[in-house]
Amino acid sequence: MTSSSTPKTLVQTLLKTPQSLKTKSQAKELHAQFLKTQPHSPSSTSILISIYTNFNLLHDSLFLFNSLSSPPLLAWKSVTKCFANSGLFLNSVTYFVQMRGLGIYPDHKMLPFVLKACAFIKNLRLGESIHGCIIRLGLDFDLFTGNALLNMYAKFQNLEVNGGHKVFTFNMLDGMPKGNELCGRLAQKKGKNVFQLDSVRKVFDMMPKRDVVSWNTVIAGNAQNGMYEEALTMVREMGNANMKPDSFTLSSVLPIFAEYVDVMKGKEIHGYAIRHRFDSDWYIGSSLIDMYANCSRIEDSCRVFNLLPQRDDISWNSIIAGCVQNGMFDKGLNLFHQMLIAKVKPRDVSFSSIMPACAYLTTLHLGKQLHGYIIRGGFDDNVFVASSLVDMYAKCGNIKAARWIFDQMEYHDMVSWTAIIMGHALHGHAHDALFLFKQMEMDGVKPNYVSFIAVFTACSHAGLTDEAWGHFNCMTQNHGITPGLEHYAAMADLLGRAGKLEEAYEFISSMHIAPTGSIWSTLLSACRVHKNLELAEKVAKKLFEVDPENVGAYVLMSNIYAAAQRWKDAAKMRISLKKKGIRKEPACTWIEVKNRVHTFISGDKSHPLYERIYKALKDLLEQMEREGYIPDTSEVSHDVEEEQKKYLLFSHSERLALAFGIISTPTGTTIRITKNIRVCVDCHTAIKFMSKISQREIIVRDNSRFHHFKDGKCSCKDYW
DNA sequence: GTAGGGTTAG
Repeated sequence: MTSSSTPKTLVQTLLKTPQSLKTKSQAKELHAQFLKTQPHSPSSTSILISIYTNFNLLHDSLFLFNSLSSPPLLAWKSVTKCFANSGLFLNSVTYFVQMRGLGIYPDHKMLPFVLKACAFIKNLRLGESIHGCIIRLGLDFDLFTGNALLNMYAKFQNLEVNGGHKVFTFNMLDGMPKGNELCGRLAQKKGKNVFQLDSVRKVFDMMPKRDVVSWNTVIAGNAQNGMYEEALTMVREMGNANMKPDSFTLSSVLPIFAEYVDVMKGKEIHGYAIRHRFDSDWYIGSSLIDMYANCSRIEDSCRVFNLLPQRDDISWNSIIAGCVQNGMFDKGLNLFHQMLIAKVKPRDVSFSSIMPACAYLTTLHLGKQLHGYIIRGGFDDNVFVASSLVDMYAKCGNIKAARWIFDQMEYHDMVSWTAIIMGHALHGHAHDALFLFKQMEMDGVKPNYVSFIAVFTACSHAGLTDEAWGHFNCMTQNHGITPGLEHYAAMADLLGRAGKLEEAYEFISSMHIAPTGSIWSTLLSACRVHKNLELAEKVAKKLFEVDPENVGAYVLMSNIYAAAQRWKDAAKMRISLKKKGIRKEPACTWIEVKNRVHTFISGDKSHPLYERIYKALKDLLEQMEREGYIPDTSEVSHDVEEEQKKYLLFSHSERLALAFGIISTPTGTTIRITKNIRVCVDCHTAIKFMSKISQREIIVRDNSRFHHFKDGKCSCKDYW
């Protein structure tokens, strides 16, 4: 304020042109001068309030507001807006309701943010009564107010459809709200979403003028509600109305093609975005990454990510989630690390996206590190994060930690229930799993497709065929879930393990969808365990019909023939495998020691400590034999001398990993190892002996479950 | 006044 005029006239000038104030300190200086020079009229005080609220200075504006005995509209409008801009939506609508209670009418500039606040606090009834007020005041023809109404009804529509019971009501006619009443009772009318949809449409149709925001709002509302065709139709109509899709439109459309897994259409949108220079837009960038990732085109996601001129936390999270969902766990972890280096702070979403990588790779040390981060950041009460932690601990062999986290959770959704049920199932705790399933139903949480896979897995590892049938029928009849491949596979596995091979064969043959190679191979491996060569040949025939390239099947058949001493047939299988030029992924086992992963394959001599490992194994073998261990060479699929067979067993990858674990960790430490295929019968016996001799708890994760070995016994009770 | 990413299985 360096003008030559007197402070008093200067203050008066500034109050008339508040937009000339550029900084917060200028606003405060004006306030100081005002106090010295002006009489405190409500209208000039209101102007000062509005100046403060333009800078979002909530406390200063409230201080002035409270000094007024009967604040005029401008004062109400300013603080209401300031509350909304500060995210305090409940305060915002409370002030609005108070103002209305005093008989003061809002203007067209006030209504949009009150409606927005109303959408945020999910108060449908209040929104409707404000709509009534808008109509009475004749403000429904205002473009901005109309757009805000569209947005509000679209948001309510989402709530009704997705949650079913999340919309809060408050009836203004009931009088003034007390305390939290504005966010109070639940509306549970069925079919309300249709009504909301009508409301969006009605407002839209009634609008005398619509701009691109109006179109985008309705399109986004439809898209977020799963009404994809309606959204796409509106995009076309928008063109007919001479309205050009902008970056907002595209970011509603891209997730639709991601959901449809329609990469061609997605690419068309990408092209449009490039031509209109939207491709460097952050929102479009992450939608594109997500779309390509959903269409299994993760390389294209990476390309988009790399070309982004700038990246925000969401672009990082999108690419990380994309990698993890496409099985690129190392790349996902690497990107997570790069994100930290780029000083982008991870958020709840970052953790729930990256955690499955730790779960899959069994990297408990990483999972624990992330868990520490989660606790320090206060993300542990997020249901997504907590569920991913439950899953990670269970998959890394620590079911106790998984259960502890689950029990600590304030509320459980279907996914968290399913994660803990699956956790117990994989650890062979069938009864815990089934009990939890019952509890989940009693809690009123409806099981979905995946929950039933978890239930069948639980039954499978405990041989509970009757329970499984019960749940299978309940799933189809009471829950209306059509059995999918995973359910059939789990049931076939269950029947096969239980030795009900013929029943399994009938079951697979009567499936209402065509059985895949992997379902037949489930039964084939059961035939191997139960040594049923005749059925195995029948199953193999079916299998090769649908999946002639199935590597596992050739190996399985070869092993089945070998076990029956039919070496020629076994060799034939190996030869066909070679002819086809397909190679089986080698069996391997890995173990984490001192935050490093060590991988072993059968007969592996590449480890720097291999001499000590072999010596330890030899010592162990001697003690095992003294305790009564007899090697079971019946499953060695090579036609070699008995001594050679014993050596092959002796150097199986899980034993090497185990011996390495024993020599490189302190006495008494629990050893956790992970195997990419099922642990063999002889190794299972051997590990039981090893757990007793070394006095260690040994937890083995193979490709289908966990085995907890302790004192010479295994948690699977030899049923797996 | 309009917009984006996540957890269970495979």
